[in-house]
Amino acid sequence: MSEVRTRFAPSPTGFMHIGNLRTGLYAYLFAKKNGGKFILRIEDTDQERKVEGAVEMIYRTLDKAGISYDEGPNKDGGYGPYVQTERMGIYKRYAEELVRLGGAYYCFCDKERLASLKDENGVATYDKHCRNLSKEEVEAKLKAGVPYVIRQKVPEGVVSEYEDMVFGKISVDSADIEDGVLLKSDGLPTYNFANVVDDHLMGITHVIRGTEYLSSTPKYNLIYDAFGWERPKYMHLPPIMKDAQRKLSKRYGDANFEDFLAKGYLPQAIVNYIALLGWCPKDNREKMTMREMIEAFDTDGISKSSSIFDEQKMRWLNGEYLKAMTDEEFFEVAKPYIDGAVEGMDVDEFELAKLMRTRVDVLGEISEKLAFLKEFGNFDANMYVHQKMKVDLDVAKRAVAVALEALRGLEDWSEDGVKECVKAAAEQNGLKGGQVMFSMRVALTDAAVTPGGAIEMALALKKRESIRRLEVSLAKLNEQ
RNA sequence: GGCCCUAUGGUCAAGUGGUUAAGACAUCGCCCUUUCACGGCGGUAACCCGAGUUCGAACCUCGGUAGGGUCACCA
Repeated sequence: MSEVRTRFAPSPTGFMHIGNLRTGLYAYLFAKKNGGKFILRIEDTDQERKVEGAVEMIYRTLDKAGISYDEGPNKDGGYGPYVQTERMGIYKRYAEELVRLGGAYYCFCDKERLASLKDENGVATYDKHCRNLSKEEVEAKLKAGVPYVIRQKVPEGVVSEYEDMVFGKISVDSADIEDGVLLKSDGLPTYNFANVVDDHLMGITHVIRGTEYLSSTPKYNLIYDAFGWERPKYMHLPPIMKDAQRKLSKRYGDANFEDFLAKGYLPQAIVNYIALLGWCPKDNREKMTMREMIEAFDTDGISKSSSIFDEQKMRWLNGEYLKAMTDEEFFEVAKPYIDGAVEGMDVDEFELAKLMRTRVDVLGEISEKLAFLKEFGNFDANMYVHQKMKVDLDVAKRAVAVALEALRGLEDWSEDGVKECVKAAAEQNGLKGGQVMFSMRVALTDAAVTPGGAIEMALALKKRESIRRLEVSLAKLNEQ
């Protein structure tokens, strides 16, 4: 058994949406699971659709996603070049070779003739007009410089079949397979021919790609056969959908990796989520590291039907990653977002990070969750009235006064320090701890809902600002 | 239209002839609690339809239906 070699062959025509990324991920997981090599090949033959910077984006995405390739454009493994435009010379040679082997033929039909072949559905099927041209006729036309293409000579009366690793047996009658163009009149290969040649030359053992190739694979297998090459194994992957009818689309920038990063998703959470879209490990685990995914990856856990991308579930998973972090780890990734939210304020950012960790699913939510910090000043007496907390205006006045009084002289502005201080003061004044805590929290923030309670708010705001706010709120309360 | 493929709750999914048809997200309720979250407990909710095979079918077969893919000198 030779070494497993898989490849990911994206074209640099825009964003990388998670469907593309997932295809690459599975090819990577499969290769690593089997101790093989994962190869990156850039398919940039479509110069028309080429997008500036897209190649760099592919490298960046793979890197952030934690998918590292063993061979690729800047990592030669002896099978290069790995950029298709740098391989242009070879395809014509192979096409001509295939003509010699009887698996292809020259075709001189012009566009007009081809267009006339359309049926009532507007679908044109080539009528094999040039398939049986004599050697002399071909020579003559070639010599006369008549433009030509090279077409695949699909054998007649056979059934081409193969065993797909996820879909099982796929078979197509050769009568349903057209003699497709392999080499265009400009001498360049069609995408699929280039693919076959490249995959063979690069020693790809397992071709992993989307289902759009499921039914045309028998046709390409016929090319391998005609060359006398060994056919690779195939793993076709069902599409990821935007909704029940539509696939995720690159053109509309759907669900693209970098957008999610910008929203504050962790790359490993995105990768983890997309691995689960269409694949389920034997033990049904959901949160997994790359290493665990490699370990658990197996072909029969891959589903045959398409799945709809659900950002809500990805958010949840991302939240799980966030919650699993230590406060220090979280602070590191959250810092930029917190900085933006508290600009110009003297607050304890680490304390705020601690509060945010269990309260956001994606980092981008931080600024809205922290917006209340700057909104102090919207005093509303109604916020102090809370039946369940047994707090009304009178209780609130006393509670805030008691808290303020006690906190003024407090040296130890720590969680324990503030807590003990407030609790003791409450007790001494015949108030329940909850009554003081609740009133104090509102007095500190002027907000009905805050991420965290009185103690957390006091720590985040630090002593000076806390005292100031309590004074302001108490004064307003006493005006009521 | 021809050919290929698919079909379990709203979503992701387990399930491979005998199950009270898992689990997760979402949703709803309760508990915990200094508001909010976190956490804990519980609820609602599914085998596309019709025939067959079988003692027995979500699972096997056939036929419908619905959806997707593909039929380019695009990639």
